[in-house]
Amino acid sequence: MDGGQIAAVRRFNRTVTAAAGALTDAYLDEDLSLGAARVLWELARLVDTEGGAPVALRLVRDELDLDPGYLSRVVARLAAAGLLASAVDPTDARRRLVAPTDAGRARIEVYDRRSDALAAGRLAPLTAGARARLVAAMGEVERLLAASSVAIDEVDPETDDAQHCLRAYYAELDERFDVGFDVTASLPVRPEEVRPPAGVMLLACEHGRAIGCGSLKFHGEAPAEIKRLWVDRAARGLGVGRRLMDELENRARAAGCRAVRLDTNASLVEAIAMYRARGYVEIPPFTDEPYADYWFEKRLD
Amino acid sequence: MDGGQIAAVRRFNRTVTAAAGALTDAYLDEDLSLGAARVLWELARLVDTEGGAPVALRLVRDELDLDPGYLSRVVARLAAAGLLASAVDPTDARRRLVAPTDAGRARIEVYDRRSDALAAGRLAPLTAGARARLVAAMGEVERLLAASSVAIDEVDPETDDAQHCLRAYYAELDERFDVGFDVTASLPVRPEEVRPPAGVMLLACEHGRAIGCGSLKFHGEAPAEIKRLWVDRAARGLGVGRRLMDELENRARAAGCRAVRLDTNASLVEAIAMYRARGYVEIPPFTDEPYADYWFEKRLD
DNA sequence: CGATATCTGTGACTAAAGTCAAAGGATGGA
DNA sequence: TCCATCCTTTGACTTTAGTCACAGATATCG
Repeated sequence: MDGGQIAAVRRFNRTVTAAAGALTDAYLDEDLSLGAARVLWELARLVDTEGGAPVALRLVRDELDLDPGYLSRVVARLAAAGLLASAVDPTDARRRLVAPTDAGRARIEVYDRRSDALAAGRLAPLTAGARARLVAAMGEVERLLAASSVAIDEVDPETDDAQHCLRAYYAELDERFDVGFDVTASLPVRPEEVRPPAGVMLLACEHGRAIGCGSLKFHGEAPAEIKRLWVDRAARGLGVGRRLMDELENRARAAGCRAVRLDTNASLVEAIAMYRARGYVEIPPFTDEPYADYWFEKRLD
Repeated sequence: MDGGQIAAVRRFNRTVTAAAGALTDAYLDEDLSLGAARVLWELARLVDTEGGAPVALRLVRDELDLDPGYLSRVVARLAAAGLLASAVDPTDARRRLVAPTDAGRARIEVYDRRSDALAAGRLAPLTAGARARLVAAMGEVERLLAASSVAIDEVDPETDDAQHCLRAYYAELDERFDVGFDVTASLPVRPEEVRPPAGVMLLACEHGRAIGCGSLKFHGEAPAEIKRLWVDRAARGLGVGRRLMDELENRARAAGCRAVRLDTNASLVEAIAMYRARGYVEIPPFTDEPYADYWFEKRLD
């Protein structure tokens, strides 16, 4: 990467933080500090993502990464102002459940209206065309920034995150294949087959959320086999699949494999295009996978 | 503008401030607080823009909008650490001149290297194509954000900013016209002609820097005349010209004019395209302007 | 059951960031 | 020359944000 790009990122950061800094003003409050207002706002967001039920204070602490003593006091202040209600968790009396009250919701409304006004003020001077271009460019920056914060790590195939990805993968196959997809009819991949030393499973995570996976089964000197490659629909087109493939191939190469193989279904057209673009070539069937239509191999020079 | 756009701007602000927040880490310093580090950095920037000579502390205060007491202490701390040198201004003993020392410059180098590393870390996980798209989108956001912070205000034609724009305008004409441009050969526009009540002059400013101008000469009931419309090259394509024209036409309409007129040179193709797009139609010459090739009029319904 | 770990709350701090008022020296205009 | 104004410094605060250690209640594991 060249220095011009680095300079561009830095210039962008400077401009945009200055512009977005004004956003802080939206959270100014007569009787609440900025920190308290932020906790209230984030709490409401957490409660909403959890379906509206009160959330454990512990979750808030983890999410915002705050000191327990500090958070305890902030919560006490919010409760005293009547903006937040808390109660002991009936399933675990050590925990405390918190949720914003109606008054708290009303306060958040105020912040939101002010934030909207600031955003609208940003857009107002622009012509409709420029406005559309700005919003589009912002979306692009956001998507790519999200992509750049995706980390790829080795994981045990029996962890919750890994299982979540596999379930999502099966669900998508079931939806896309004309005949549906039944895991039990497919060739099984047992956890121990994709766990060292027999294999490896990789997870792509964005801010701790698993959004993709891929695994590798070693066959000694013979070509290693790539299995269960999947990327969340919302994260496609950002190179996550490519990065997973890169890393899987690297692992195979490091393990001394001369080639990697995989099988795939004809309806997975984007995946097939990616395999071909990466140098995979079609070979005769090497598995009895009932859902497979194509078999590919790539030599790892 | 629709709510989706506002929501997009807000989402963008949230994402990007979080991402850029990490940038703060670049300014962490063993023996300097964040605020002090920032003052040092901004001071160096100011000194550089002023051509390397020490700048008045007063200027720093205005630029960063700090409390005099606070700044005084920060500067004292920086001076004690040997990062900044200060001296009484020989031309005005109330003022103090400050500049970073070599040690201060070295410290800033450290911040810059860390900032670069953070920016590079942002880009590293992306493929070359995604990287280029990100940098391009960041540039677009920056440009449009800059455009949205352009303010258009009425100004006296004899202020420095107005004169600066006119000089830049003449210089550009001289460069673009085949025969060059000589102000004294052109029809004069005296200040009082574009100052109320005879006329009006508008200035487009971005963060206090003048980047465009335009003026209007009233002729009673007869069509008003638009003169000296100019936008800085770096700010073109952002709708600044369009906004200046909008405002000039509004002023003419408010003054009871039924139409506006202007003359222009054949080499100013973008301007001519804009006039046509805005509904200006060619009319017979109504001035003796030697540099004019086209005369346009627009009816203000 | 007991040991150990977990979650929250309390007390006691600290550093940073900033505000306000007043003072002292310097300047510029009447 | 005098007076109002300007720039900087100093002292005396305040608020915010956060840290650290520990206590008390509760849960979990062996």
